[in-house]
Amino acid sequence: MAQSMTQLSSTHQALIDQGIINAPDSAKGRLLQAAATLFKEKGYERTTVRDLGKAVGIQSGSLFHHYPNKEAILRAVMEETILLNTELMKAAIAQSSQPEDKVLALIQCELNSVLGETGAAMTVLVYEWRSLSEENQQYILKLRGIYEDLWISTLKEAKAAGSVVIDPFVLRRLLTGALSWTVNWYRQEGDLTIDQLAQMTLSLAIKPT
Amino acid sequence: MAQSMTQLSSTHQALIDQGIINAPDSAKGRLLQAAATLFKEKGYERTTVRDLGKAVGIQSGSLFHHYPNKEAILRAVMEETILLNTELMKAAIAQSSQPEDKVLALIQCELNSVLGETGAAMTVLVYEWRSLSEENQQYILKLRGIYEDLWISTLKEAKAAGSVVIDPFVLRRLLTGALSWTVNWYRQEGDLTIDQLAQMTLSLAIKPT
DNA sequence: GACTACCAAGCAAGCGCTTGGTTTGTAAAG
DNA sequence: CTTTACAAACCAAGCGCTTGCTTGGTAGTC
Repeated sequence: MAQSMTQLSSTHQALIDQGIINAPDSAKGRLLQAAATLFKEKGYERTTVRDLGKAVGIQSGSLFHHYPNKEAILRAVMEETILLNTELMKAAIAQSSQPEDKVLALIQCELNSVLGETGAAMTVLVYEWRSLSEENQQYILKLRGIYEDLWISTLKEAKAAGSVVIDPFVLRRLLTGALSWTVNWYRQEGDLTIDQLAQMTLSLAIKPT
Repeated sequence: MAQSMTQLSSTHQALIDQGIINAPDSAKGRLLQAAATLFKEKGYERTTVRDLGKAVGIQSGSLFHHYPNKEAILRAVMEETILLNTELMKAAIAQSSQPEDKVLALIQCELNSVLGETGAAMTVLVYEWRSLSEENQQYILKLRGIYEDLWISTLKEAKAAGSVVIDPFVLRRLLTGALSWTVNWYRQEGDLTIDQLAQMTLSLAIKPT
């Protein structure tokens, strides 16, 4: 049960141990990782079950031993990434006390989610909405609500402290777009680091007190 | 040849008269409008040619009398909206002299594009990328380049004037995400007007001189 | 000997698109 | 004013292919 390849954060490992998300080196975990990558690159609809099977080295029919249908795979990708990133975000806020530091932590955390290892799954979460049934949309929306509440309450604190001037809900929505869109242009190889980008974004979001 | 339903802007009418884009009340124009709406709501892949046919009241096979294949319809939707909005943007900048006013004009213009009548097509332009062939991606990218140059040169002016502090390219990309994302949450019926939203966005993008 | 994980084969449905033929609009010819 | 000509716009039918998913069976593990 020990991890072999890459070191996972303690938050990530805890969720695996609780059986909430699949370990990345398990059969299901590898499937979800491959699915996230394919769904991001080609989109959910353009990705066939045969593509998915080939990516993990099994027949397409064998997928249905793990998940009842293709949509359940999409849902699992979204579910796991939102659960993980909600926990990561809680941990990030907890380390800061000043509202402005918390906002920076949120921005850094979301950028790392979108541009890092969970990036493919986060992109799928944001852009592959409509491919879920009404039921599953509702379910994922509920999970996202917890995540968004962390943002909103932190931005409200920052507004109370005077460093945010516009409505926190509008600010959050503008930031959601700005940050999730980075996946379409940001390149790790370039000169701009994720931390620099986070700082620049922070400079737009708040005014120094 | 006169317009009947809604009054078009002179910029829009000019492009129609030049034969660059189709009139909204022509057969092709109505098809493209319906296609934009369906592509936005269901995504390109989930929209079938039978859906498209039904939306304009013809048989699915008859679509191929107007366009050689389904992808050509997607391309036409994107092409027309980027051409139109590039012209609208040129007109918007021309009316301002101060860099800050120009930036506001750009933000207003893009918000109106995304949230107004051409909103469906603009959303498709932004989110349905991957469904185009390499060739067509290249073609649309070229048209987008002209549009983006208007933004970049204006933001550079604003930076030279001291009202923009971060790199114009990064700022534009953050704004691209923030503004295009509005389609996922902004509602005309609410209390927030588009102009108010534009002002709020401007307050993030520039610092008052 | 039950259980998990898989394969090989294929089915029913839906897809984009083609085909051959019919209607409709337009405009010159009688 | 009618007739003829012709192209553009459309229909009805369906073809070939891909899709998500099912089925019946097999290899390895506890």
